[in-house]
Amino acid sequence: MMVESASETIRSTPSSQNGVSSLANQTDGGGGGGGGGGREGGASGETNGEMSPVELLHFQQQQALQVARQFLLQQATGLTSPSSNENKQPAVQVPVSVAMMSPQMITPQQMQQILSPPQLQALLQQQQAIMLQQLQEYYKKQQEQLHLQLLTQQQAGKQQPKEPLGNKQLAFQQQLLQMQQLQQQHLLNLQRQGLVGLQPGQGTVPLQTLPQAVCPSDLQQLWKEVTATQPVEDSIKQEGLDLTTNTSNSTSFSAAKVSPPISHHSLPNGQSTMHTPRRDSSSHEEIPGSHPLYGHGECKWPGCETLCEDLGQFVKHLNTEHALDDRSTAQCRVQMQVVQQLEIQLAKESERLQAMMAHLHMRPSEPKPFSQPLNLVSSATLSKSTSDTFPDGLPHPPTSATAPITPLRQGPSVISSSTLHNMGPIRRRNSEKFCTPISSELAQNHEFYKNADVRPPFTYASLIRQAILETPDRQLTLNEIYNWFTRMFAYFRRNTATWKNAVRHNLSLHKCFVRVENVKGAVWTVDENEYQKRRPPKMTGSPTLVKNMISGLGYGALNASYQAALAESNFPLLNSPTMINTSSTSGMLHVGHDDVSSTVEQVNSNGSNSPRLSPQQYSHQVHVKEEPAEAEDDSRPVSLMASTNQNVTIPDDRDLEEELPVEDLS
DNA sequence: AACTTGCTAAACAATT
DNA sequence: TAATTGTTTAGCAAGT
Repeated sequence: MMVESASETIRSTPSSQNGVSSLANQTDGGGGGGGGGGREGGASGETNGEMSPVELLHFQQQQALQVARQFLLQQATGLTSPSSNENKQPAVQVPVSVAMMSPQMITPQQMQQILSPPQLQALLQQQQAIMLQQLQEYYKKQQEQLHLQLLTQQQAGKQQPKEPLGNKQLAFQQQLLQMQQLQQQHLLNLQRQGLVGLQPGQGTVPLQTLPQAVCPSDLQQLWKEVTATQPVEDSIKQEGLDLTTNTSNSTSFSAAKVSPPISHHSLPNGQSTMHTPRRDSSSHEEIPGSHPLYGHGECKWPGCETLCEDLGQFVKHLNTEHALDDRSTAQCRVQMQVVQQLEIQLAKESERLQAMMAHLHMRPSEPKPFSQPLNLVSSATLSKSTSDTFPDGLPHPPTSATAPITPLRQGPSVISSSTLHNMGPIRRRNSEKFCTPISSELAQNHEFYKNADVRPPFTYASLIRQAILETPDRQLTLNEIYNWFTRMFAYFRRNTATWKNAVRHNLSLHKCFVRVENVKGAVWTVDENEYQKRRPPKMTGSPTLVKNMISGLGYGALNASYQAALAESNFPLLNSPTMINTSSTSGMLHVGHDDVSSTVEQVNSNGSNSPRLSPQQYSHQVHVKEEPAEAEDDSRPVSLMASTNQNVTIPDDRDLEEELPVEDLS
């Protein structure tokens, strides 16, 4: 100890650099390496959307015609049109004779003569709404079909070798994705045309009046046409890849429309480009000299980070490197998924929050339809399941200064609890402390961590353990652990030297990781006892503990009995395997009973039936290093969690009940 | 203030 | 020989 030579402080060596490349080799496999530039088809992509002015005109005429037909039909059937809410002029009394004519007989010219431009306009909108509705239905059906197919494939393929099945699934999923994209694109287009406010259900025209059967090819055509009607500059500028921003409008999360702007712009690298909440419906290029994918002098395309001196250079870069090709499209899809995931997550969490608050008779600070990151919870003590998954939580980079998206005027500054785990060396202990079952957290946010460059709020030790426990035989080689990290977390696809070192360090350092010589080298296993042992550092009386926990979670305002009630009320939930997402609460519980070390044995005895999340205990891996296996007889009763892991088992609430001052509730 | 925990960096040995 | 794997020491930050 105290070796002076070591006093030489750490300087940030560029060591991390070399690691990156090596990792890239491992993960990327090099398969896609060369393919990227293949067709470099920026131009070809645009030709798709191109439409000569003549065609455009023609299309518009057709549309107007259709609309007018519709209108006539309505007139004939006595329906009123809501969208043209004020037909001051009794809306051109259409001669009944005309109305009765078979619509097909009316030429566009006639139609234009019959109807005034405003009427045409209104009708057009109405018609579009109808189209939208139909399209949605069609898409929905298609999606269902695909899902069905996928499902049957999965079922059928259960016994089959993985490969072919995987391919098929992939194909289906691709199909599905394409479908979704198409849908989103279309929705967006319609919205751009001023239909934003028009909800599908609003079309008054009975569907029956429209040709019911819309075949896919028609749709394709329709879609093309509709696309063509949008401002040309728009369609070109967007390079047909505007998927990222409209994800929020996707039907899979239709509720998102209600939600406050989540501002997806900053998603890619998290460099917080979110200045102020902005509207998605408007075009990106609000600021002439900026681009949502460009900031801080670098390209914000996911995984790119290419430095560009100015916007011009960036645009050039964008057009060359991120043109419309397979790769970009794939990345886009990934990004879409990230966004979707986040939105879904947000919705879930918000809902849960509301329910919780309702249950606790706490009034939400504001009756907001969708919460912003709730601020009940001071960022410091927040158990991450709420904080982390509350993305504002988009990978916010260190620049914590950038305000969280929402102004949120009341309450403690949210100051982006999310930024917490995002910044450099964060102390993740908080989250660790609450022992969020990492497995549940991961299960919940798997996609998120996988795609978003966010540092996972877990310690290396817990991650390593998770990696090991996830495998069937509960053992991994070092390299496999590496691979797990990179596979599961986008964050660990960078700075490999650093975190790999940390992984090795942790493996060596913690007694809970046991190295076992195997036929094909050494593998690492987890000694669950040891792992659990190291957790409860020195907790004191449980009641106070729980109290602290609760207050730490931001419920400090609650009085003791309330707290007890809260704690208790969690148990039933926790026992339900479906409550995966109660990470924070279960965390509380876990710690709570961690310190109740007296009743351990019971837990031990039946701990084997831990819920799905908890890989069973591994007592048999007891090839302890050279460590004297004193663990057993240690005065400390092998920590309650001994055999299960943190996931709750019935005895727990018994324990807690004993310890908690639960007197006055009920 | 002392202690603990976790992260990062780094040196070094052993193994592949 | 180089790369990987494993061990150890050290300093720092944050939490207890």
